[in-house]
Amino acid sequence: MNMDTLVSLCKRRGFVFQSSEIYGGTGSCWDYGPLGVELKNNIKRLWWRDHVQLRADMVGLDASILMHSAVWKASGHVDHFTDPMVDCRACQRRFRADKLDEAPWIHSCPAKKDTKFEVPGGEPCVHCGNRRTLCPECGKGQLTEPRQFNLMFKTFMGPVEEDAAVTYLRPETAQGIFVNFENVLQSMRLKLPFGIAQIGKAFRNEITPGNFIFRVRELEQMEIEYFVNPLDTVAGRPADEYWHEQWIEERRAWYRRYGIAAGNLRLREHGKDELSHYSKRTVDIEYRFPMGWSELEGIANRTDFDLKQHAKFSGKSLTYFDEERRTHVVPYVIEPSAGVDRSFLAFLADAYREEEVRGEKRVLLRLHPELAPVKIAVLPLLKKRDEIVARAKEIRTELARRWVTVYDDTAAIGRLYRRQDEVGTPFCVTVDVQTVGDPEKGEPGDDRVTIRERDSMEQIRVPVAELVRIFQELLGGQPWSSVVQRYPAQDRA
RNA sequence: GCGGGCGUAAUUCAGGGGCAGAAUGCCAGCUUCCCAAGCUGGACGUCGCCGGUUCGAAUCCGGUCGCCCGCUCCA
Repeated sequence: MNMDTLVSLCKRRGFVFQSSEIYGGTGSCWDYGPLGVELKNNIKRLWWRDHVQLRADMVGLDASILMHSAVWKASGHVDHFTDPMVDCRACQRRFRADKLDEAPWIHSCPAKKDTKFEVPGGEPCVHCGNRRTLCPECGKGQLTEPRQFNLMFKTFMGPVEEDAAVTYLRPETAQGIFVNFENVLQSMRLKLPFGIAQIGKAFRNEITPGNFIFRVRELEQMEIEYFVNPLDTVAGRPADEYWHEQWIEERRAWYRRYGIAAGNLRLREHGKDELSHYSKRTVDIEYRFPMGWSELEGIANRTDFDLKQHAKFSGKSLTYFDEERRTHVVPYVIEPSAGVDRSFLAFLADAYREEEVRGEKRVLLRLHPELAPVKIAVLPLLKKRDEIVARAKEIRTELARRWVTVYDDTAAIGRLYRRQDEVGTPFCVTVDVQTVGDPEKGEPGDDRVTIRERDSMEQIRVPVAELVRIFQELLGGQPWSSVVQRYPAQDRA
């Protein structure tokens, strides 16, 4: 399976379209179609339910994307990647242009017939005005023109650009949590340890976007900032280190719970030289994507860096009063930071299967039922029989009150099943002549329908009146095998 | 950003200065009592975009946008 296959399926079946496609497409932006938005919403809903609603130590937040520009100074983002950079075409090293000629350098001057002489540090050549053009490291590569490097999207708050305050589209949702730490702490009367969760868009001017929705410039994050008391010890370990481990396991288990194969997940410890400026320890959860192992989620121990920075820049006290020790502490924070789009890609890639059935290829998405965009498809076995069509539409309406349910009668039953397989619909309900009865033969209907399961293609025959209860089981976590034995099998041919 | 490859129907692709093609899919009808069945009919294209060469460009040239691969980068 390769990425092109997934991209093609996503477009053909309404999961993901390239942004602004009719204008030739916009690099690194993608739109989620009718089925894509369902899958994406399901990912976010399950994350929120499992990590916020089901836990007593978690609360949620939805901060605005635009924030005071000082936030990004405090966070350290403004000081990174805002400099003019040049690259060496030969050895590919990258330098800050304004730092390049601080030291003296050898110059071959075009204004002096290419004679070579040393230019003192800090100045361009007095004859031609050029700055250093050869790589200071390898000594032979030509340098590119300086380019402004800013990975944050700069924007203007206010209608008149010159008067407006400059700020940035947030490059991570985390800062919205840190600046609201005090608000949440006070309004919710929380005790350490506790976490604040947020799902939202973030924007990064990535140098190299690509690999479909893996690296994009507009992305959606699911982030938790889990605050712990650095003075506490849990199970013989400092609280931050204990909770870091807890969250690594919790998050890995979450991906497993919704169907990602264990062999396609691994943990990767960041090396000391690779740690971010705020991090004491970072562990990535990596997934085996079509293009190789890559980061799905990063779980960092951000220590007290962010709260301290915001306290310093805002002048506000961002501390927690430790009643027991009668002292103020700055909490440490554990940050599980997941990408919605990357999760989407991982769940999709992991679910994709091509099987051979009766000599024909069957494409299916073995999505977990809770992730599947469509839960149930109601299909008439024959569409020329009005009673069958009418009954099927009634059943769809009833089931649609609780689950995403579709009706389709535009092909023969085999094709209808395959269509649903390809978008990952876990269950099909088929209405046949027996269901509604045959007036010509004087046969009454039994008001029973077939339920067909996606992965096994097994079928059972069940009373219509029991459909809701059965799907409550099947879509509420009960395995097919526990339901199938209570009902008679339906022959397939 | 550099190097290479590629943009033709919804999808996968063929065509390579002279009528725009195939398969699959899609739509309608017939048929069919459960796994891409069959038959008949149908719709679908500014050949990515802009410009140039030419009597004539999907085809050649230049630019541009997008995608893929490699390198590089990646809070």
